[in-house]
Amino acid sequence: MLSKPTFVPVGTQATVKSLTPEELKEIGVEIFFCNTYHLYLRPGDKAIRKFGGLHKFTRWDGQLITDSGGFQVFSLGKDHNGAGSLIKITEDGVEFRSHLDGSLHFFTPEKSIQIQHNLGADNIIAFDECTPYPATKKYAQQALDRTHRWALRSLAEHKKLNKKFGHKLNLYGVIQGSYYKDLRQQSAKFICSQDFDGIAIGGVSVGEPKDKMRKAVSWVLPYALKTGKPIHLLGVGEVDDLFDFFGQGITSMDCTLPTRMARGGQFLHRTGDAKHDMRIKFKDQIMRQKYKFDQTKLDDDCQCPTCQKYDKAYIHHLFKTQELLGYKLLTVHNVYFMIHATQLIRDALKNGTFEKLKMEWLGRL
RNA sequence: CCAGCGGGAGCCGGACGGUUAGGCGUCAGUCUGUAAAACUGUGUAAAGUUGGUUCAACUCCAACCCGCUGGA
Repeated sequence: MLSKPTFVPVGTQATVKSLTPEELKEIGVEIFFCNTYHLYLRPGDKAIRKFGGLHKFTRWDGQLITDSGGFQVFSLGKDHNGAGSLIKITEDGVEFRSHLDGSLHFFTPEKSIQIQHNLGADNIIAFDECTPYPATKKYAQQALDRTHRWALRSLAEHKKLNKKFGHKLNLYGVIQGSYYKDLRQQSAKFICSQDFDGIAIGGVSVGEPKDKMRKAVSWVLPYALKTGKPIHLLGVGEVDDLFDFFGQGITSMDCTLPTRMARGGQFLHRTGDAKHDMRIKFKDQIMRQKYKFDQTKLDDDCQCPTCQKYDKAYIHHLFKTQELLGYKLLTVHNVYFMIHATQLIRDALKNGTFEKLKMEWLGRL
């Protein structure tokens, strides 16, 4: 079981880009997120099974969670630069066209669960459709009903495989329902009434305004909390989200942002303007000219391995010259920043000082 | 001294008698279950100088200036 709350960095292709498992450990990562669709394509779930599962393959002895491919129903479904949709949804499942070579693949709930059991993460996710935003109510309802049917099929397949392989994987059911209160509640009731090991909230952070996202989570949270099961918020993880959602009892959330931002030269911090101006969202760009001669740390108070040794001027130079070390140093820093903030929240929740902490960081409750 | 080639925004640079070249860089912005070390936006260059031809020249002509290469 995960400590509560936990931030989950994303390592789609069985690696948190640019970091070794040792480095993940060093900065306090307990678990990271891998992707079923990507690993199914390369190297193949059967290959990973042959290697003894994801843990042995990656040499990561912490926990892992895999996504079901449900998010790709969303992301591959979008027109990417007019490239056209790469998926087709039917009642039975989703036809994917590989983004690598265009080859056709068909995912059913059963297939997704089989792949995930082959990959062998500790936690797996039911096959769902991450509904695009905005969606008409009619479509949202249809997608939701289908996702519920898929949830039951995922659950049945999961139980079968847990028994067959002697696995003890945890399966998360996913709440959808787009931005309609009744649909969200309907979904929450349904998913929470089933025999899942954990509850996941999906279909958020898909382009909607943030206040809507908070509202949608608040609609379903009471149902999820009542189950006493772990609650994972899928695909959410800006700094303020940590406070907004962990504060309400969410167990874990995953997000690509800290690692992806790092590769674009953006680093998380809480110094200077960040303390007073929420518009900058705790982030800044290391490639700015003003950092060329800046020999200070990325963040005044940061204790991460990067900030222990390196200053902005050096990292600025690494990014300007596109040196690989730059990506690693900022990724270490950003992931640490999220883990550390989560740790502060953990302690504050325990000590009853959460509101004070949140006020300090966000300037609001 | 002669010959050839070249002279365009920070850099590179295609085309062309009249339309926004383009790339890189710069600067700004974006990213929330990773098709992402990505993406978007960002400059009214008056094109070596001076004339000429033309309705119209960066594009044609002349002279001059500068650079590179070769030759005497």
